[in-house]
Amino acid sequence: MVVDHRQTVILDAAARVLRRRPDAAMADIADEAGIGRATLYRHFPTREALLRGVADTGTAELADGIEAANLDELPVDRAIARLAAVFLRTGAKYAALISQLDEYHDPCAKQRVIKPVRDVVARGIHEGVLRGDLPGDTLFEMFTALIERSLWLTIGGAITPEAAADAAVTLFLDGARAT
Amino acid sequence: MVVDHRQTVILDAAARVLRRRPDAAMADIADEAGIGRATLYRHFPTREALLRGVADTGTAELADGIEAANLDELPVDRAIARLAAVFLRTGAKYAALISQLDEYHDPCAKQRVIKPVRDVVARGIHEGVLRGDLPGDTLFEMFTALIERSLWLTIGGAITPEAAADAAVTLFLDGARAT
Amino acid sequence: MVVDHRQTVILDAAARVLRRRPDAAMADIADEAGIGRATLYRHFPTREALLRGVADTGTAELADGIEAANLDELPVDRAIARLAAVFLRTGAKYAALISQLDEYHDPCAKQRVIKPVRDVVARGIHEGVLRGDLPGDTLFEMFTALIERSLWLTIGGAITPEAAADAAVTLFLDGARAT
Amino acid sequence: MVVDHRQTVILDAAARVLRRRPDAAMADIADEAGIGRATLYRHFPTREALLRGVADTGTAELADGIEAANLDELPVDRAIARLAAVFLRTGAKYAALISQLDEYHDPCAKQRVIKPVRDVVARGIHEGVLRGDLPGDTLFEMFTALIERSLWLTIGGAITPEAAADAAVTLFLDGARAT
DNA sequence: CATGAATGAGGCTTCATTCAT
DNA sequence: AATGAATGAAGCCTCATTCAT
Repeated sequence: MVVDHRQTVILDAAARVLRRRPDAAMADIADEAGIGRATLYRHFPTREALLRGVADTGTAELADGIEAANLDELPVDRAIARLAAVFLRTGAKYAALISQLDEYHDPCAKQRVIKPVRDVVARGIHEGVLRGDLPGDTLFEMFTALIERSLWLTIGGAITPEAAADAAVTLFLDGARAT
Repeated sequence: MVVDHRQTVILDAAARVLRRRPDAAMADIADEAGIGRATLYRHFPTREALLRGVADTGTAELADGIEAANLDELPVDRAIARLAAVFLRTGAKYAALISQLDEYHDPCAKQRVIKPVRDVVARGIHEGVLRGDLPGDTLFEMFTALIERSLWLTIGGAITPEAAADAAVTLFLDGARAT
Repeated sequence: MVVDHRQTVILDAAARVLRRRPDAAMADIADEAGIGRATLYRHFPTREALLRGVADTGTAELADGIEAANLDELPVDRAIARLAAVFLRTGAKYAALISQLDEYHDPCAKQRVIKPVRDVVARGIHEGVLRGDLPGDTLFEMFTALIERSLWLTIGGAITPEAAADAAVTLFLDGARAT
Repeated sequence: MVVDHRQTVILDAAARVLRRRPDAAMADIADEAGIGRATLYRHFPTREALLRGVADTGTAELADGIEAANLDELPVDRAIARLAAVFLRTGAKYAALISQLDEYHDPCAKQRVIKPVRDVVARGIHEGVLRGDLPGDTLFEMFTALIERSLWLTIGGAITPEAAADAAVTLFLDGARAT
């Protein structure tokens, strides 16, 4: 997907507005972007196209961050911590879309985010670092659930991104039981 | 809140429809309940009233289930397992509302659900069963995040409620790291 | 039109409510009468029937008052004063209907009110007591306009019924110019 | 209040429709204006806004007409005749609103219409031209009652505007009694 | 290319009226 | 006869989308 500068402004505005009100109207987004509704439609001919644009941008940023993390070269536990950091750093901007992931994301782009995570989990199980008595899919889901909640806590101001990432990783790896 | 049989039918229908499409129209809910739109409005004079009704019913069912679990008389780890079971058994019906908890739930009724969970977590920390190096609030959030995700996995048919509850509890207590 | 006691209660309630809000709903009228909506419909099968009932009752009361006034036996100016008094005494209860006179009044019953007034005006012109350079119809309209406004001033509490009647009669007969 | 041409068209259509049926629906007004309902809402975001628009326009036209009449430079009786002429010439268009004056008129704009009339009446009493034995307020009410009725007679086609104005003024100043 | 204006579809709600008990 | 429940028609309003300039 190719985006010029105008589109970037629009997508930023959309992400900002949608984070506050996930059902915001096109007019609100146009206003936030400082343009007219019709102009918005020139760039994104449909509400769905716009949402997909936001989602794809967010996904791409995430994927870039993940790729830059070189997960394969890290031990599993550190890879997981790195993932949490990337999500919390990049994700806030596109938090609105997390709950609508399946509706708007380009499946292909989405894989660029999901696959590395799944791979780390699978590697962890394979190497015996992560427990093998729960399906890899389930571990994946639990990990993302913790990350997503951490994201919202961060956005809500309840906690710093660092503390949130730490909590998610600690809990995911070692659980809440005192040792 | 007093509900007669008709209202129960409506609330069930609403919960069913809203679980599929959280922004379903009043007409859809009326159709699902097998009544006319106007009749729906006889029982719930406002969309908000209906949503509150669904939320309150769900919250009340959850709270009843939690109270019946006698958490205080159980060791912390078994109390947590019991909580997960209650949530997964009762929660599916009202899953739609989880993401809108703060908007429609009666704050008082909500406390009947939240407080016991917080109490168990606090007791766990106090007794040294749960780790003390993460704030109780954060542990609470992580636990509910795991439960909520388990709920959705169950609803989506990816996994049985029992497996989902087990995964959430196992992960919450002991984490994903192989021992 | 035959009305039993129940209907009288309803009609009174309707007149009371409609005076405050001319577009009141059937439900409001039923509430004011202390009965259910369905019962209201048993007595007056249609909103229009009810309004006609109120109108006819008011018209009949007015007509009775006018007939009791024996206008024919009075000189024209005193007959006019008498008319004003009757209108202001009886009219307040049904003020709501004045503006909808033509829509709901039984034409026949209405004549029982209108004709005596027209007759007095006509007699006044014929006897040379009222000016003959304005059409009788117009004089009639101007008189009723003054009476109606007096009625509203009375209802609004701006002025006593006696003062209002006096003003209308004085103005109608002698005008506002100082002599 | 600034109105462009489109809005003028809408306001005219609204005044036309409302004169016939004061409770006309927005759809009727939109149809009369030759536009869609949604377009109507573009210009007047609310029914109340539209009604206020009509009321304000009518009030402003009336006020302009009254100001152009230079009432202060005329003797009281001629000022009154001038007022009647202005009302009957301008008022027909906005007759629908007279009965809803208090609900929708901008109080300030309304004063531009009411005050000059009150002033003429007060001046008349002060100069000894109008009778002093009735309160100025009451004289004002009676005058406007006559004018309003004349307006409706005109609209109904019962009488020409000139005859109606003449009747109202004659009756107001000199009354109906033959001299 | 950008924009203000226009619009049809659809949502929420009310109300006069009917039905079953 | 009386009533609570049910309903269809209609009203107000919003919004994604299109059109003309």
